Amino acid sequence: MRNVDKKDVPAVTVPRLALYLRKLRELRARGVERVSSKDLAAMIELNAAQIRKDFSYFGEFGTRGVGYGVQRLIDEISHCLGLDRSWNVVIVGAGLMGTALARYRGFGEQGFHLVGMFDRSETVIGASYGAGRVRSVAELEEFCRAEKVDIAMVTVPATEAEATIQHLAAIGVRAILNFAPVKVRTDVDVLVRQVDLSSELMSLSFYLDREQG
Amino acid sequence: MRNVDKKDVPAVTVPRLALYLRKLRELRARGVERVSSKDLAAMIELNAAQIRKDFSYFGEFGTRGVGYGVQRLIDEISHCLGLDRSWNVVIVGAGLMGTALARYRGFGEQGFHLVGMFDRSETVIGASYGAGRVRSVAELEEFCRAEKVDIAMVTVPATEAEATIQHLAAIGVRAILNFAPVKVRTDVDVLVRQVDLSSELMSLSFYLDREQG
DNA sequence: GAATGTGAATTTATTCACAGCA
DNA sequence: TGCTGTGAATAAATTCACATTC
Repeated sequence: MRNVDKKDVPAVTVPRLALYLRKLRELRARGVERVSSKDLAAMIELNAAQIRKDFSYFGEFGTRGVGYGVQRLIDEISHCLGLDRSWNVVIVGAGLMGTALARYRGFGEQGFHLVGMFDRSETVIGASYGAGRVRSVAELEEFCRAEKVDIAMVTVPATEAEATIQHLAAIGVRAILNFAPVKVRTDVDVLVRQVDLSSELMSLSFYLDREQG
Repeated sequence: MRNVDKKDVPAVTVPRLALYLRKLRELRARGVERVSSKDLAAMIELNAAQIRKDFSYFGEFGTRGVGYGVQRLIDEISHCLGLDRSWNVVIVGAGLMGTALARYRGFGEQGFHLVGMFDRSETVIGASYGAGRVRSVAELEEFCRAEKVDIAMVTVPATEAEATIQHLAAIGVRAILNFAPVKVRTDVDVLVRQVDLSSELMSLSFYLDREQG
């Protein structure tokens, strides 16, 4: 193990780890106990050396001549991704997208716990979203400190996204998943990842247009 | 203009074009008529040469010593992305995510027209989603041919995603935006882009974990 | 003088190919 | 023998730096 600190892990490796993890869990569910980089590579249409190299940034997880233990690999990758703890998540913006996310069960299973939901509008504050009630954004600061919120999913309208993210950053929320189609600059150091559906559609449009001439 | 056919445009350039387009529309809305690659680069925190090189795969859109006309650039990039036409889109899966997407106005403005929405479940078929009614997936094939559907957004449960995407591909839908957390292999040649929220959260987790040690 | 467009240089990512070990 | 782990080779993407044009 040379590279145990994550300093020089290529940016492209990180989302791939999530991909490997998903496929490995699928294999485990099917009762598979052992897998080679070659097999895994075939399943997700990738180069086998790529997979081995990605692992090599973190340690040696396999056995030469044999392959990888599925459960072992799941544990190792989970650890690499910081998933052997749970993270507290809030949703800011209780519109359609926000409530859709709130009701999705999948995140909790991965260790992302939805602890609160916030909105600016009086008409939705107090409404139930399954396991809780929508709170006023005025309560955000106190709530985030008290509940040790790690991640915010921002599903407010585009016009409010910048101010919302600045606010969250100032409050001390260190990571944001932003669904508004705006790239936000922040003075404070905060991780922002963008979920940009228009941009995805445009990429499809580009390749469709190329195909059709 | 050397590279008018899109054959050798780097994959990473395409989503950046969408990003430029958004910022340029924002500038236009503010009444800005001219912009330099340096200014644009500062706004989106990118290298200016990167922007110029991205454009250079398609042609020469600027004026030396002067810069770029905002409207001209919007038109050129729209053309590059295949956005000077409209695309017909369906949503398959009328759950929370599907209906949230259906009600979002933003796509229509970009030339992506929602023409239909489908589900397997009898309990939601016939329900209204704003501009139409949910149809049975049994009608998919006929509908897609009649309405010349270009793109499907797939928001069915993970367990049904693979079969749904195979079906859409067989029917002749050439591009899919998949919200289910499964990477799908298809025999037929179809463009699939993945919107993977768990994976995004895991990436945030990775970097958060690194910060906190 | 100012900013584009682009070869060349650099950096980053992927793939090859093989030594090392079960 | 079979598959990992990894330096070396290759490919891709980014950035530099400057000739070119307004």
